Amino acid sequence: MSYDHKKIDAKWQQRWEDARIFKAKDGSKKKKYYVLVEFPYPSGAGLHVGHPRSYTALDIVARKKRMEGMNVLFPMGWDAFGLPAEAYAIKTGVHPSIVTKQNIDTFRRQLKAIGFSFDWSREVDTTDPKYYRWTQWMFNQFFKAGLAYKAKASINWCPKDKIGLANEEVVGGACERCGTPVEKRDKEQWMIAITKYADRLLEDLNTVDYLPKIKKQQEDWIGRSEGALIKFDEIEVFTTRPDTIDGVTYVVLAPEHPLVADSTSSDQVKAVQKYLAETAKKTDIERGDDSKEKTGVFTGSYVKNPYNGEDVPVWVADYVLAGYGTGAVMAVPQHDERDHAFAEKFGLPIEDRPLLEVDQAIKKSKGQKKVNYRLRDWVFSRQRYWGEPIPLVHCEKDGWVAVPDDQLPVELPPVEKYEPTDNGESPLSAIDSFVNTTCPSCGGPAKRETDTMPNWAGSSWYFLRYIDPKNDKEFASKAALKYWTPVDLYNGGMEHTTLHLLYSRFWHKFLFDQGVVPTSEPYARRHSHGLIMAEDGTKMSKSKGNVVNPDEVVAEFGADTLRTYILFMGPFEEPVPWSTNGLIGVRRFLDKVERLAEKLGDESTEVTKALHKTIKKVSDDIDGFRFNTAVSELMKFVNVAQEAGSMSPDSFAMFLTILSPFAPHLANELAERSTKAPIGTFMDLQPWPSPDPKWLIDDEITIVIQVNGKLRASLNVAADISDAELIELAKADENVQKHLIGEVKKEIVVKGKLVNFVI
RNA sequence: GGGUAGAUGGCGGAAUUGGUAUACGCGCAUGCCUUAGGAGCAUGUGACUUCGGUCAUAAGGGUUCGAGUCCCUUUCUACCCACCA
Repeated sequence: MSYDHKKIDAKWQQRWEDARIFKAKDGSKKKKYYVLVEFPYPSGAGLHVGHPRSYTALDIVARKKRMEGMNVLFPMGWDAFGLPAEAYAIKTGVHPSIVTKQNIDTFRRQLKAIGFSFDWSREVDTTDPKYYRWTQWMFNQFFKAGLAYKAKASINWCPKDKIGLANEEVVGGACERCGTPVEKRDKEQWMIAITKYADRLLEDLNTVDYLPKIKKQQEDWIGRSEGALIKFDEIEVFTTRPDTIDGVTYVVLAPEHPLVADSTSSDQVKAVQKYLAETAKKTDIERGDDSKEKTGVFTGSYVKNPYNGEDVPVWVADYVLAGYGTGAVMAVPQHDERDHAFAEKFGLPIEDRPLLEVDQAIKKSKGQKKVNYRLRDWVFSRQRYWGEPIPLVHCEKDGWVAVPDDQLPVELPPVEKYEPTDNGESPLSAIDSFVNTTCPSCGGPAKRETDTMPNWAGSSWYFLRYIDPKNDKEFASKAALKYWTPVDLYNGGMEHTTLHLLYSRFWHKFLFDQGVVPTSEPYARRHSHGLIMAEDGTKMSKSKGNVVNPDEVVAEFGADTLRTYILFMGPFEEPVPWSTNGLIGVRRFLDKVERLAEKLGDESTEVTKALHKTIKKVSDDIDGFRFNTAVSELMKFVNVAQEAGSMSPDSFAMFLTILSPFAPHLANELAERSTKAPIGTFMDLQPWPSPDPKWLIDDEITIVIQVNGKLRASLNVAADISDAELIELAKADENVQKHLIGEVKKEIVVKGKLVNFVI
């Protein structure tokens, strides 16, 4: 290991900061480019080696775009509300804001040590009252528009965290955070009507450039299906297969369906009640377990099939979901596997009726066409302390009233205990001075809402605040929004596709409808990165003690080695195992570059050609997110230059320019040291080079000669050789001749590539 | 159970339109050098081989002059969704 990375890293990080070269300019005439990475939750564990994967990749894009002459906004901030800080507060009594501040300081120091070109002057923190003032303001816009409503909802309740969860936060029937099986519980919750935007969230995917798998996942999550609503007497069902209605042999209600009691005949009351009690005890995991046998109970009543007038029995079964469609289905055992399994178990008839024509079946059944979505409304309440207070007041006379704009933010009051109360209410409910207030509308006594927002709230719009972070009149000025939105490139984890990414698209569309943002989509292009695994291929986790700390890597090998290795290790979108040996290999490469700087002088055509090819490939690869092959291309060039013995100072300067986004500290240092090379103060202020086309053309090329598709020779020939000449040359080759036994049936020539003789 | 993406040397991976499979890096081997280092340099490194070649991209089949790449069947892995009517 030769170069002194500690000295060089610190020197250039200081210079960048002093010269403020990464500051995005407001009101610039230049074309803008907004590069965004998902801002981290500043956990107590510090930065994980997985964080820099996303940041490094987009740092490279940001640096390249700057060098291409664009006004780049590449900001960073903190998504700092959340359970871990609160859990720590419960344990230690230390206010979450204190821990959060310490964690943010650690994260900032760690990120700076890796040399990212963030514009630190625009840092935002979702827990800062100056920030969440606007989160609350936006919530009030939802409320005033009638999209935020309070509803008694059967919610997912985590008995360990004592917190209600959105459907989206339940993973496999268990709490996403702690893995505890989720129970059902009825609770008054603030909901936001994201389902009203389902169609637009779906359709507008056509207007954005997301990775196909991201689009697909959002489409499936929104889950549009076309079908019909049909009434079997008073029971309305949703079906996607109205053409099968002639084969209906029974109707099923979800256990939570409001008509269950009315449909139950007196002799079946006991059986039905017993069944309802059993299902209420089941967790979602048990109910959702496909391998278990279906259960259900007959209500004792019958309804009429509106198509053919037949009486069919009404059953209650938990394989029907209360939250989807109408919570009731018409069962067609002949055409549906689940219905078939249920019918077989309970001895219900499986009729054999022909399929109908869809429109006629709906018409004759007096049904109506209906589009249904899988997406549910967003449960927005949390009974927690460390979140934005929902800025509403309840007045006995006027009902729910929004806190006026000039009284925002509603700040979190100090509390003594951070635990949710035993009845599941937020700890804020125990603070009388917070709860008791006056009604903004009538001035009479009123009580504040004590629920707080989920941490998806602050992250739904943070990219707008970066645009104008110090504004205290608006969340961002109209002019600044017009210039900077939409985000041109956004990268984040696949796990946020149906959470944060969907929420923030919805949130943004709502703001667009309110006329306060200029675009209907927040992000023009979205990419995602794969997880970095431990060396043994398992997930890195604190409990296994296999987490790689970027601080240690930077201290031992330097920031440039970490950055370059993280991109070299594998395709950006795929999960890759960490390898310390791979890291050492990258460090060797950077050391080679340093040695190259000492051997500037004459240059062979071979080196010039290689350089221009490298410029082309590296440029294309960065644009296409193929960072791993970009690094290998840089390595190949260094091998060529090293073998040649020397290269010209001009060429070396060009090479350093394209190396600089990957290894900015070393590239800047070597540029400064090689005084012969014509480079100014900062690499980032240099123009990105374009390859000279004349060096990209080869005048001699290698042609592969095959006989019956098998490689027999390879010839170096002039690039402009004619087919006839080439065939003649090929046939003259000794080894080819040996295999050309018998009649040549066909001669295939692929220009610039190969000749194949078929015999 | 469904969807999506995959399966290439000892390892991470490359192969842009169907056209030299294994680039680049790691590891390993031999040698050189040496202010003995996680150094540097050189050479080699898919398997088998009678040294002519032959066989190799999860397994099997197909299309083609030619298949890692396209098609079919099967197996396995990862992620996401999981009774969505």
